Amino acid sequence: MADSRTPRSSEGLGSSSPAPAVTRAAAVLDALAEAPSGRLTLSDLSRELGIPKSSTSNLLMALEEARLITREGADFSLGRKLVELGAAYLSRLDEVQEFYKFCEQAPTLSGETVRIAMIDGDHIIYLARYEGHPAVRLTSNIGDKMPLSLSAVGKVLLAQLHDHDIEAMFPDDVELPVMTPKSLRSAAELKAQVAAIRKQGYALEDEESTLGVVCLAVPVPTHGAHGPSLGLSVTALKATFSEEQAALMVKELKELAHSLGNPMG
Amino acid sequence: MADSRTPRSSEGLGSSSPAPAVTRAAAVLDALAEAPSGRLTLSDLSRELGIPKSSTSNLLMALEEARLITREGADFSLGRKLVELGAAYLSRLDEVQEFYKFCEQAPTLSGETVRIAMIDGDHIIYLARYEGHPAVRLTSNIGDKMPLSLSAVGKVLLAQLHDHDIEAMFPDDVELPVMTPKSLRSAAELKAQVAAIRKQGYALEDEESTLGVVCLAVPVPTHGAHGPSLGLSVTALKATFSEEQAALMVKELKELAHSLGNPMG
DNA sequence: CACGCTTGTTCAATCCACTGAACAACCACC
DNA sequence: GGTGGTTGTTCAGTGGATTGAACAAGCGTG
Repeated sequence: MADSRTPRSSEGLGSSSPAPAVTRAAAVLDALAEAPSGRLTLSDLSRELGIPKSSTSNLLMALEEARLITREGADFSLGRKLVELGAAYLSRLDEVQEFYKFCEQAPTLSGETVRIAMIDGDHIIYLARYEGHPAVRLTSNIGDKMPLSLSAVGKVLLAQLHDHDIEAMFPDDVELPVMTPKSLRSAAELKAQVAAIRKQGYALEDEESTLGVVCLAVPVPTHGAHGPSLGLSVTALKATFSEEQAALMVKELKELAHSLGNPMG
Repeated sequence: MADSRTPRSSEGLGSSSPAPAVTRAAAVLDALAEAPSGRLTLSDLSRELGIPKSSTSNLLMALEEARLITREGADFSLGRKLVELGAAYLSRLDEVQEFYKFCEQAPTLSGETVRIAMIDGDHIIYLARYEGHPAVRLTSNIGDKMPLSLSAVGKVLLAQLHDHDIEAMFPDDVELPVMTPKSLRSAAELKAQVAAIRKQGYALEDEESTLGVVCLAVPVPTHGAHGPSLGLSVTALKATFSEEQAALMVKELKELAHSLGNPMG
């Protein structure tokens, strides 16, 4: 590691936050979350974020006192309080509770792997997972992120946005992340799919993120302000995937989406 | 609640953090997490935390920019990034991954509801849940907290601590939280149980948090520094709970605990 | 409608958190 | 042991974040 890791900031004062210490503290949390090992030393952080060591030390002490991070010898890592806070966020989403109930009772979905996700910047983030099918256990977990272009939920949520927003996120010469030979390569492909999704009302992901696995997704209608867009998806093995089954799943997903979108039931 | 909510701080400079803005930002997150509705306005926060409105405004703007909180009109609530960060924390715990694998293959446990928890101040916090028994779905979720004295895991983790630490947390005249008629009432009762747990190597919670539900728990041996103590528990309905079954469960829990405590396998 | 009481945002003066350099402790290598 | 590179901590000066008061906008109530 001669030239070490890429310092991400170096713009530093570009934003000029009204409370720089907080912004930097958040950057520390991000850095720890993205670090492969999950552990960084004071110097690592200072270097990577371009913050003087002395200031970094102060930040870390404050973060540790708040239990947002943990110190173990010279290494810092994320703290348990983050799990609490994340859980507090999720527990407030009534949609998640109803999601579980619905899945258990749905004729087809109750035997499948169903997930609910939310758009989060240029990614989606999984909020909950129902597993009626213990045979197929997903590697993805609650809180995991996926690029929009690589998941059925991502595409279906993208299709909900206005065209100019999509254009801003995916200019024609953008390079899309690729995970399998079937992953979408160009913005044009993506936009064509978006158009199709808008017509048919659901999205299909056909081995674009994992070979052998297909995914169907529908959007949850956002009745007014409330919050950011939610999406639902079913995951299945391509081998055991039929047209009729897909139709059933989409039908039930849409029912669930409708009941999530109209809270009274 | 005529006199409204209790302003929690008012000690203010007691701690004198090296980065007050960060400490206060953390307090904001805590307040939002504990607020019953999950939403507070700028003035609410300013009042409750004893921070001037103008400063609170700055904090909130910085927190919002970091997506640690979300603004909806005048209301602020926790942000999605917290789910990411919490998930990042959990994904680093190898124990959680192994926990799932083990549960699936264990003869008895694979059909039960098993959880792994961690001590967190004067509470426990649930890190993961395996549900082999869809009939009995727990209301508790990942990230939820429970008082030490009210859960089997809590008691078993308490038993791992030194006596003087226990004494500090539970002086003789302490008032324990009560959730059912069978909840422990006095520190003396709790300490008697701790002694018993140390002898037998596992803890039993007999309808102390929920009527009709029993819980068994064992500690995960912490091989040296690593991290805070972990505990495992099985939850069952009292109605369908037998001595022989309990013995089997404790045996498998101990196997799991052992394999978690000795990472190589 | 005017009133009282909220709310959140603006702005200049002050104070304190941030910084940089100097420090001590450590490790690896020769 | 000496030496060059680390590491994290300490501390006094200073520049910018914090703040209080003043502002504007909203909302019930009589």
